[in-house]
This record gives sequence, structure tokens and C-alpha cells, in this order.
Amino acid sequence: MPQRDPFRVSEVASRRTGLAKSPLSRDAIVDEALRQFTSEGGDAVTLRKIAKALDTGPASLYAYVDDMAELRALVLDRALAAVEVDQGDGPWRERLEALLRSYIRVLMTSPALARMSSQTIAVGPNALRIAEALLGILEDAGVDRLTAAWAVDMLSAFVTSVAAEHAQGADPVAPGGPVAQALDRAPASRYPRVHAAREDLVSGTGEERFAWSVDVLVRGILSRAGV
Amino acid sequence: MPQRDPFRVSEVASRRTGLAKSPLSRDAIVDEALRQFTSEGGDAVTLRKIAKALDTGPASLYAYVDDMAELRALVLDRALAAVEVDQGDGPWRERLEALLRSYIRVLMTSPALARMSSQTIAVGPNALRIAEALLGILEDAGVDRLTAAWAVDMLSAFVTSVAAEHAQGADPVAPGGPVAQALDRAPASRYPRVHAAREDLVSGTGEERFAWSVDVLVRGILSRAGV
DNA sequence: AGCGGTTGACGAACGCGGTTCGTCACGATT
DNA sequence: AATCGTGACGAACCGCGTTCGTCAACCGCT
Repeated sequence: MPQRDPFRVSEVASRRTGLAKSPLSRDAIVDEALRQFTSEGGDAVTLRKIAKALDTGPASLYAYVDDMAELRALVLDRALAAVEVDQGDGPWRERLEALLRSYIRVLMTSPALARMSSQTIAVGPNALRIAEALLGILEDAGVDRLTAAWAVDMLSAFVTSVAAEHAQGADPVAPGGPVAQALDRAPASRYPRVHAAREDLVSGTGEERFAWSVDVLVRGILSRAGV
Repeated sequence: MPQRDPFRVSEVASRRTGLAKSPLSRDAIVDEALRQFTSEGGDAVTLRKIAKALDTGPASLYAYVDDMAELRALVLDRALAAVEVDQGDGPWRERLEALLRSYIRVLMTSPALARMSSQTIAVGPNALRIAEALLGILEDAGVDRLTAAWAVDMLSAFVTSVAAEHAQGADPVAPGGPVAQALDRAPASRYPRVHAAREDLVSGTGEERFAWSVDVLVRGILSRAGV
């Protein structure tokens, strides 16, 4: 039990005048939710915890937010505000990789955020900002508009995929992790190729795999684009 | 309160001898769970509903399953048993596309299944079976082992991504859907490229986009492979 | 200055989720 | 026939999102 502050009554009064306590706005709610999403141990972010942190009850939040789903969407877009979209004026290839790297880094701030991004389609202003930047880079690369549009979809899906994979427990590919265990348990008789490639399947750092995957995507996209 | 059946005692007795009722095994639990995952409206599959369908209480399942997480993993792998891996003896490109198509079709059996597949890394025997087949196809394509191993990862992630995207509400890209709405709301002044490409971003059927994406991935992978 | 009407905040409760615990009936063993 | 260990189960716990009815504070009137 947190200590019940006897001065609480005056706080309530002051809350209306909006001096000591923030008067509970939509922004304040989203801010606190994002703070919990990123700072917390990464466990479940709940409406009740957010309310408690804002020194109120769960019901009060419903004046500003329709739904937990809406709140999640708002939080995701606010988180995406941290994605750095303007990556200097180097060659487009470097700018693309830097943008995707920033995108991934933001999503990996917390497992909860990464999980959310793979379940919610981001359609907020910041998602649009990222899409706009990607289209610009692909334009510089000489990719036609339709190809670029579809490529934006693939690149976004790729980023959320990588983040989601990273979200469930520290590096499942690491030695001793569930993947390595499963590969060791796989009998060579039934899965000869998996067995033969068991080291390759878990080789490389996250960094290397990321760069490799981006390269595969870029080559594929360029080879489809009417240069 | 559900009516208390006086005949219940005899049912318990018959359950022990395992005649009328299946005597509650791990397989029976996973079977029923998968049935609910696929047949149900696609909503949340809960331990309690599974128990009720098996004519018992939630606590009884814990004799056979450690966790809801373990149950989910078991269900996912059992679902993957339906993926058709042996796709005739045509050219590798067709076999690859057919395999991925079967994979996606299975995951799209229900939204709940699709959502699960993007959160849980599949490491069961059926996941290994699919990986084995993919490695075989890529081998036929002349892809070296390391490239093939990493490509398996990308292809799997791609499949679960597509399924997850499809999982949240009937086609978000459809006209009137949240994506189209967001694009219409996007001011051309701030997002000129997004605005210009707003039709391309939502164009194409799921089929066309799937084929296009696979083509991008294959081209990228081949161009990295030391043929 | 006094006064309804509107609105936002809140306590309490509802239904449902996964999980745990103590009990008791069962089938096998002595 | 008596006993024992096992495992199925009812009941309960705690936390979740959400809803409802109430009440106090603010606003624009007269």
C-alpha cells in the first residue's frame, strides 16, 4: 500500500486549477504509457498501472482514450517520433540503411514496443513521415513509383519482423537458446540438411544478419525496378 | 451457475475407464486447442474454454501442460503439420512458391493462429520439416549453404509477416480501411511523395503482392549466392 | 451575486483471464 | 480388506479491460 497522503485533498483542489498536478490530458496519458513501455522491465503495460502512475483510477482514462487499442496506436506513433529520418546527404544506400537502423533501434527500445509494432499497423503521422522518407530515398535510387510503394511495405514489415524476433527473450539464436537446442535435438537422419547447416543457421551477429538482409532486399528491389 | 448434474459421478467413473470420454491426454488438449484456434471466430483462445470443451476445469490441464506458452507452442507446431512440403518435382522456383503459399494458407486459417506465429518462434518438428524442405529447394537452386541458411530465416519471417498483417481485420489495405483513411488524411504539403503514391501504396491484390514479394526475395537471395 | 446545466473525474463493480492450492476419490499395492 | 500415492478437480486469488452511477467543479446565464 502506498501511503495515503493527507494533503491529498488540497492536491485534488489544485488539480483543477492545474498547478501541481498535470490536469490529466490525452498527451499526459500517452506520455506516461510510452514511459512505461520503454522504461519498465518490458512486462505487460496495463491501463491500471498507467492510471496509478498518474495518481488516478483506470476509469478516468476513458475520458481521453476510447480504447486500449487506440492508446496502443497512439503510443506506437509517439514512439516512432524518435526515428531519425533525415540521414544526411550521402549516397541513398547509406541513407536507407541508416534509416532502417534507426527504425529498428527505436522498436527495440523495449520488447513490449517491438511486440506491439508487429501487431498494430502504424498509420499515424510518424509512420507517414517514415514512409515519406523511404519513398524519397527509393526515388533517389531510381526506383519507379509503384515498385517503391510496394518496397516501403516490405521494408517496414522487415523491420518489425526483426524487432519482434528480438523481442522474445534475449537472442533466441544465441547458444543455449531454444533454437540452438531444437537444432541439436534434430536427428540427422530425418533432417539431414538442417543438421548439416545447423551452425550456419545460427551464425552471424544480429548486425551482420541485418546488413545481409537489407542487402538482399535492396538487390531484389533494384532488379525489379525499371531503372 | 451451471446446473449441477446429479449423474456427474457416474461420468467421472466412466471417465476413468476411458470409454465415453477421452481420458484427458496431452494430445487431446492440443487437438481441442487447435480446433478452437481454427474453427472459432478467431477471437481469443483461452485455457478455460478449452477445459470446458473437454468437460473439465482449467486446473486439470496443468497436469499435462506446464504453461499457456507451452500450449501455444504445441498448437503452433501441430498446425504447421498441415503445411505441404513435398511440392512435386517441377523447377525449384515453382516448388518454392508452392511451399510458401501452403505455409501462408495454413497460418491464415485463423487470425489467432497468424498472430501467434508472429510472436512465437517455431522450433517444433514441423518447423524443422519446413526448414529442411526450404534448404532442399535452395540447394537445387544452387545457393550455397550459408546463404541458404540465412535465406530460410528471411523467408519464414516473410511468411509470418504476411500472415500477421492479414490477421488484423479483413484486409487493412482495402478501400475504406484504416490505411486508406490515413492516406486520404495525409496532407499533400507535408507528405508529397506519400500523397503522390497513395494509390500505388494500396494497389494490387494480396496474390499479386505475395508473388511480387517472393520474386524480390528470390532475386535478392540469388544475387548473393555464390552460384 | 446567485444559480442551473454541463462535463470531467472517480469509486465500485462486472466478467473474464491464467494460475495455484488443498482436498478427495480413484486404482494399484500389500 | 486395508492402505497408499497419485492426479483430477472445485474453489479461490489476483490482475486485466471496461462500464455505470454519482458527484464535484466549472461555465454562462439571469
